[in-house]
Amino acid sequence: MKLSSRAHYAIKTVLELSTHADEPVTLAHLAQAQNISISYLEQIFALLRKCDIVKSARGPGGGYMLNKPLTDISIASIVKAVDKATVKETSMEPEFNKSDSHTLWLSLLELIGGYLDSISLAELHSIYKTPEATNKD
Amino acid sequence: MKLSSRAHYAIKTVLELSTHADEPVTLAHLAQAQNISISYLEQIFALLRKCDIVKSARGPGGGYMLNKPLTDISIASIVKAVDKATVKETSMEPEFNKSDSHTLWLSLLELIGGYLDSISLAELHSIYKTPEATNKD
DNA sequence: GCTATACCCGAGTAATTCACTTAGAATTAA
DNA sequence: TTAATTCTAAGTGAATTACTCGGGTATAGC
Repeated sequence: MKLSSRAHYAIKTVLELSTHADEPVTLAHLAQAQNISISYLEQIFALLRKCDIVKSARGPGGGYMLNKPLTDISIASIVKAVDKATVKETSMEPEFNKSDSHTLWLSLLELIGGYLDSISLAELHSIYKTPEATNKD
Repeated sequence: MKLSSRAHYAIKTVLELSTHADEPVTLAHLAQAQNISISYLEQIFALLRKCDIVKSARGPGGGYMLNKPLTDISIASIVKAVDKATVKETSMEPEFNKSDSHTLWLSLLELIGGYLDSISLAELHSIYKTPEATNKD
């Protein structure tokens, strides 16, 4: 129950993209900002593009842009996009012979997935901008 | 963003324990019910015991029992208990020096962790018993 | 006390996943 | 054509996962 490094960078770079309106931002720029390699970011953005979260423009002057408003991008969609890379859809449920345990598992995953789906990046962004509001209760 | 096999078995066996009132249930019994090895379950229960989720009785006639009512056991507490085994507390945030990204991450983890903390096993159990109620929206 | 029944514990291992890197091909503005 | 950029596939070392193995320790009943 933890978030991958890929998901981390994905969320942060998409957030960064959102501050650049409609002009393409290069991977070189994003990579420098996050202090990671371009090649690694390339992998991540390939996945984000496949899921229509970002769009790209090739050649000089090109780069990446958001493909939809921040409010339409859920955390779940980003996490799923980048996790899809290595994890199979059905996860690795260990020898499940069905019925009740299957139902149990679906319920739990739906609860969590549904919750993450309800948080848009825009919301996360606002929380992140006002850390005072970050208390529980 | 996925649940480990350990967490899976932990949740299922604790749920099973709850159906046995206050009499100790042996690992042999639980292992057979879940169709996994005793040794593996031993590992899991050692962790659950450390976190006071279950308690044990040694010797013949012994076994494991819940250490508190189901309603007092959150999903998060179980997942944390068994994940603690290999994962460090602070996770593996990759070279984080900035203040803002740290805040961002804390916010997100608190959101998710807080949500999981709010779901008790008893609730999960009832959902699992009535799959009709398991729709989103 | 012996013995069987249970929990307890630490080490080991094969397979998988993670976090990256390397190498190069395809596209396009100038 | 050249340089800037996205794209793609494959490789790698370290860590993690999902287990097993081989013992030890407490305790009930004889």
